[in-house]
Amino acid sequence: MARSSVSIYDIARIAGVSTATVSNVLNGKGRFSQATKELVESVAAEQGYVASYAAKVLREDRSRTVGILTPDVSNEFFSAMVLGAEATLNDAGYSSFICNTGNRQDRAAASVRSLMEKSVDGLVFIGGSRGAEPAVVGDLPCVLSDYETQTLPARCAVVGNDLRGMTRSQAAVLARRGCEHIAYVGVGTGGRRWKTSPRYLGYLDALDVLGLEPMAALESPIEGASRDEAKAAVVEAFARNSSVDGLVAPGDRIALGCLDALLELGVEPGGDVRLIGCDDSVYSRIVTPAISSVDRHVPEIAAQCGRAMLAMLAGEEPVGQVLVPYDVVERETTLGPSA
Amino acid sequence: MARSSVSIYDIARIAGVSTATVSNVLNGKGRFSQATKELVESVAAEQGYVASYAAKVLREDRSRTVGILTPDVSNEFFSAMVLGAEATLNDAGYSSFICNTGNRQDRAAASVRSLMEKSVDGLVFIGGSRGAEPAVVGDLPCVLSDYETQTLPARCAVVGNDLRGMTRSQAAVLARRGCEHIAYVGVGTGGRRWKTSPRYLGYLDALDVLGLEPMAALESPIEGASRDEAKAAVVEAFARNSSVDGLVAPGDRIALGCLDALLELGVEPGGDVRLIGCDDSVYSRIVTPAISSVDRHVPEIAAQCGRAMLAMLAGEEPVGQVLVPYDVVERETTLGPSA
DNA sequence: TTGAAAGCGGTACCAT
DNA sequence: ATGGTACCGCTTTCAA
Repeated sequence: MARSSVSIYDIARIAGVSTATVSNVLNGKGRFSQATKELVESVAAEQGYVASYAAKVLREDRSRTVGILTPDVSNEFFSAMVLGAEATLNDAGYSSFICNTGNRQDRAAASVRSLMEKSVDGLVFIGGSRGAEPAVVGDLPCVLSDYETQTLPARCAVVGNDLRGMTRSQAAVLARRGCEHIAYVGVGTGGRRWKTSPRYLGYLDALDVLGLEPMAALESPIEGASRDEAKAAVVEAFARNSSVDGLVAPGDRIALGCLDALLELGVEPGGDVRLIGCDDSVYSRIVTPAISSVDRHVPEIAAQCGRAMLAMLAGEEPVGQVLVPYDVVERETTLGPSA
Repeated sequence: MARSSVSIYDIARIAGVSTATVSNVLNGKGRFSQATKELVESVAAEQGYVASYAAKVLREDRSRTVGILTPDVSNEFFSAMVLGAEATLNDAGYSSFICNTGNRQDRAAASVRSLMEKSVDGLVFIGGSRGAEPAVVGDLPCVLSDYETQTLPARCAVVGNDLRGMTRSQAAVLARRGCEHIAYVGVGTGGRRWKTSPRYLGYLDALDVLGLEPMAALESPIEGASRDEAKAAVVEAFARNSSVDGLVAPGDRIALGCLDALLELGVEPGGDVRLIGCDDSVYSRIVTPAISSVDRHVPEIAAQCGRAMLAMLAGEEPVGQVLVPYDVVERETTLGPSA
């Protein structure tokens, strides 16, 4: 069912040579005459021969395949990451298995197991869900990006932005534009632990430096549809305390929700209340008013993920940590509507 | 490197049973005592045993894996499709290999080949690129969605919307709102052949029924960044002929480009010129003015793709063609800014 | 330059 | 209930 039934034996038999020779010719290894080469190649083509990867993997104990785990490729940030990492890997002859974990530990664990069964040569973890992977991956090369863990896998590279620095920059921008009551919209970042997250700490850093008082951070316990949550959280927060004049959002979907809230509340984004998101997605550019954001250089992060993996795959030592620069992009929600 | 080195032989030896028994226990097949079961399971767990998929596939000649080919998962329409199809497949115990072809024939062909090497049990083609696959896939079950081909694979289901009907509906909506000079923005749909595409034909259908004259369709030879292309095409078209008062776009990115163009030209979207896109992506909802669009019921298409594949995988006859309904969603660009 | 054969890690048939 | 073993398709020594 799965595979056309013609095997290397068939080719060998029809061509009147041994399987060793067929293998050599088709892989360009070893020595063989030009005549043999042509013969074998023509027979193989004629028969529509497709080599069995399974047999190859079984024999070679390496699959030239890596697993990429991500919460959800329908999220534009993750899909761009996956696409970029995959491209880099592909160029080097590696395929990738993409797994959507839905940000759930059980699915992530199942995926890791399934990937290991498939003899993947490495694992790339992109985004969100943290779990007990290190225990199970053994010495499989791993790349982590935007991934929180307590214990790193044995052979592991970490690539991404300086998250703490990013929120620091976001808050700083708001302050520069005159905000004095800046809140962090801690929605959808993973529940209970977000108050110790690098991003939140960066926010605190900035306020500390600026001599401003941190606002009771806006927060919602639910993960998932972050846009609506964020909206609800902001609306509710303003009902409690309307002195807020700056919002730091850790992602553009959340920022979108903030914008929804501001519009609904009738306050002027970029005027009464300034707002800055993160990821610089298309969304932030096309809404009105356009949302200031942080360009994380996603293509570069993705490529670096791929490269870090390839380096380990080639037997090199893990590169350790790779920091990719980011840029603040100001638009109407910090510059004001006139911009 | 790839796999932890503990094999079924190790488990058998340590547990003091045969490999056959280990296999039976771990797969819940055959007969064995409770004691044996517990023994084997504990040894396996203890040793961190992970079965080799490669060996399994080689032996069973089926991989419980399907290949999903798509132009580009960073496109929100495709990523939603992929995600949905994958989910349905996953629930039934199938993994999927996702391949981004970049809409290029050579990459698609290479991907198909690579997938077949990997003994995938089926192939799902989502979107755009048409090629000579049917010749090479043999009797592998295939699902095609939004995929143009002349010749269908042997075992094949086609699932998606009635494309011709969709553009017909789009044009009809514009006409109902009073448009009399409706143009089809044929950008990025694949170059030379789009004038025979179902979508374009649907547009012609509608104009015919309505007794309107088809406009020289706007067109751009380049594929790719459809938004900017569309903008350029529309701007240029208006320079030539400013009587156009309705635009049918085959996708939201293109619609976005149309909107850009209208705004740049200083004509009022929804007033002077009405516009309707397709796919009902987030974009169409969050821009100002909001773009009317066609909700294609993507989650349902995706699920049907998965189900059609599963049915064939289970040995059933291909379901043939599955048509998924769609809805027109009117927003400001057809209803007018007051809406 | 070519070939014979072992072995990768499972599964399943056939004995016992 | 359990074990022995052939076999899946390929790569890779080692010999010829």
